Amino acid sequence: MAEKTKEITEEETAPKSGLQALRSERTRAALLAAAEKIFARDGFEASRIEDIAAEAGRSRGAFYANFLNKTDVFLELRARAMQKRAREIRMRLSRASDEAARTAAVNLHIIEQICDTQSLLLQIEFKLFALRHPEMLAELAEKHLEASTRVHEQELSEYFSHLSDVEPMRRKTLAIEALLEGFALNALFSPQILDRQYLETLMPGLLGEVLPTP
Amino acid sequence: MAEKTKEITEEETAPKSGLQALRSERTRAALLAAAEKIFARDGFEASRIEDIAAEAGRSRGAFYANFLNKTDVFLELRARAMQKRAREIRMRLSRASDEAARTAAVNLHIIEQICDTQSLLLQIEFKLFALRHPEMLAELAEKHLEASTRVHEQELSEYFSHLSDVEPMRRKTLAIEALLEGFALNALFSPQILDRQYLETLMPGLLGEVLPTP
Amino acid sequence: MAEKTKEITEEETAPKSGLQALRSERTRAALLAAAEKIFARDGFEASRIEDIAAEAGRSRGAFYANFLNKTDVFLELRARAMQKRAREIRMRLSRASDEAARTAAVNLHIIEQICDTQSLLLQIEFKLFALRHPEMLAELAEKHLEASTRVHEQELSEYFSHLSDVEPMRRKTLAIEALLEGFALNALFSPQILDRQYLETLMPGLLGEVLPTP
Amino acid sequence: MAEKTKEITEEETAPKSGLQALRSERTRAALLAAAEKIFARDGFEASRIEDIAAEAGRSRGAFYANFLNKTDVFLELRARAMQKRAREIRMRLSRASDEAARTAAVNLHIIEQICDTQSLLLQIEFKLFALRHPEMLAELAEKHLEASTRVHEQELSEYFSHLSDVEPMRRKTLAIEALLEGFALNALFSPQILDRQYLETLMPGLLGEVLPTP
DNA sequence: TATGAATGAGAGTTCATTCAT
DNA sequence: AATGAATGAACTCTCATTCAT
Repeated sequence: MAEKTKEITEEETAPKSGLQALRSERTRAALLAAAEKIFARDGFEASRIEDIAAEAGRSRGAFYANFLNKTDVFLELRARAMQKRAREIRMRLSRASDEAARTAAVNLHIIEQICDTQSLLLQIEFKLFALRHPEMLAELAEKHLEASTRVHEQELSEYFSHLSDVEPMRRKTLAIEALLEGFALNALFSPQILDRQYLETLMPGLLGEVLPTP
Repeated sequence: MAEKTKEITEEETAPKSGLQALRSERTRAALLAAAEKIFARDGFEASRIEDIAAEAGRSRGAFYANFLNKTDVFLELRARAMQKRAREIRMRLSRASDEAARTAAVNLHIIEQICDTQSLLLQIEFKLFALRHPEMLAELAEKHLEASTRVHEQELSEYFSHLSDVEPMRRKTLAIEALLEGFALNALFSPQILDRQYLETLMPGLLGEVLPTP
Repeated sequence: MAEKTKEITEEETAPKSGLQALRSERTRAALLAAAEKIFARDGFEASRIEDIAAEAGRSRGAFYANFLNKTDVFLELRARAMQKRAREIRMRLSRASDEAARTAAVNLHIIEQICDTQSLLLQIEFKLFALRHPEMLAELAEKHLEASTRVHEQELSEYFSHLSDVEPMRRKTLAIEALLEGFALNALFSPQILDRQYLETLMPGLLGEVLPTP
Repeated sequence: MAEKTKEITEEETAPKSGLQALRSERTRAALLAAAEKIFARDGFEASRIEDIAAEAGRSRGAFYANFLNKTDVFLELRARAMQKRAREIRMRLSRASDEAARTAAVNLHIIEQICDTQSLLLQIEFKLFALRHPEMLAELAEKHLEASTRVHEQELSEYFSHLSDVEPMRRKTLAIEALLEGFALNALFSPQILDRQYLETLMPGLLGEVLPTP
């Protein structure tokens, strides 16, 4: 999927004004933003291409000029969400001066994620989608994990001497995702019971069980 | 969906021949079993009434004679699953002689749940469904929690002296569901990474964080 | 295609009233008749399922309950047309007493075909369709020829002693189809030029070139 | 389709740089060649403007700058094919010294046509198209016949003394087209049955029935 | 109660055509 | 003249649900 990326405008053809490319980029961005909104509101399955296009102020045709299908945008959005997450933690770690600051940065990163419930909900739907499409499962899981742990593998390890192996890293990452997803889902499902305060009380201990505290 | 509440025409119930009632009950049971199987295989959204009816060896008409719609069976199945769970733990507790045995029973109960990934997946879908239907959310959440904690409220408290309040009980129940759902989803998503052994290592500590260990 | 034929109502199930089966048969017949009309009017490619359904006074859903897709009805109609043709010639031959009468019957058969221009037009479209779908071509051609020559192979040969081999028979059949199709197309294309009278003058000689005149 | 007649803006033709005109002409030629190829491969209906443009190495826009629509190119291509055919036979006749040579030239001309099955297929599609657009039928038929017989009318008659009237000429032309189209279609449909050898055996006699053999 | 034919809204998708550049 | 992004109508097909039996 998503092989149909914009062909980079070769210089040997007409000047092409650059304005078209801009217009194109805007449309794509508008569609992605709209898709994110609609997916968050209606869920992946129930979302309609028409609604996404309308939300972006474009036509269904514009959608299909930019994406292969609903799955394609969904996966692209997921990938972008992961990239954004990676960028954030990377920036935070680079600003932290000592190991204590770095640990705090990681904790903050996790805490903030649990607040972004919409995104976690979509992540749950993404994983359900993968489970319901066994032929894609392995590839999607690998891509997801790769994106999800890249930051850890490449950068965490240089900050935290006791975090070195990749496999344990992936395990920890997935375990934390499990925690975040499970609590996000249930916090939305029953906000009065699983309230913010209780979560704040509970999470540190749970995270401590997963993350090594040297 | 399913805004119409089931209007059970009670006055017509009396004169039925007993044999008809049996036949009817069998159809209903067959459809429920079939629905459970199809839901587990395809997920709620992707499941087709036709497939459920066929799996039960009945027709679409039989389905609609017994249920209001797809949502209706789904919710009924969820309710039954909860009842079954309650029955199990109740039986186990009644057999346990001392507090240690009872604690062991509870732990076993939780452990067995995490193995029933299909059911947990459906529980996730159920909660997502509730979130996507805000007008039903409160009612569904209340029903679910009520069913989920009934056993705890009514019975656990008489076995475990330190478990008394209802609110904390509901919190703990939901927190454990969050753990189970999160790990079930991710264990299915990436079985090589989140393998059984790692789960077995991790879960006791996580559960310990949620459950009070007096 | 067309594997989805009506399942024969088994006796072990409910009485099923026979009325449903009748209704079903009527719908199917209505759709076939409608399809024939629409195909003749608009051509295969330009025909819309919706128009066929509307012409039959049914819904699109009814169409898809009875046929796999547009191609499916088209091929079924072609097959029926061939069967009808076979029935006609068979009846005529059985009524003819001597070889002269039989030859006259065959000639009449051919002459009448050229008048059924709508059917010949559809036959042209059918062959174009086959040519544009190479993966089906061999099968479609074989089926068509088989149907087209069955009558000849099985029955003509017993009436006409000099018509014996199958291969020459198929050749003659196709050659006559070529003549009929070519002239039907052009007679419709330019009726003033290729008028009925000219055709009647020309055809006997052309047919004589193809058919052996012992 | 194509109801709008091409409004060739003649007043703008003057000042163009000559180089532009050449470039323009090249584009048009490239598009025509591409269209011919794509039409032959996919058929008129199934051919996509995008494929034609891509085959020509141009854009959809270039296509619409040069042609009104798909029908427009199709008709233009047909017209060109007819012109080419006329040119060929004209040249051949001019080279033939006596009536025998001329007859041979005509026969060769016909024989060569039957080999150009792709072109004949398109001619069939053209005629079907005309039949499906009754409002254009008369005009298209007249144009086609005019082009198809021009050579005959204007030139054959001066070579063959016994060919004089126009009406019979048009009849013969159409009759031969009927033969060629019918056999081309069926030879492609079932090449094993209607093989080259059989055609070569059959055609002379058939042509003899249509053409006067003085 | 149960059947299954029929409905019909609506999904995803394609593509001839338009239009700002 | 040429580009190609965008339009939007039209298509095929699916499926939850209804309804005559």
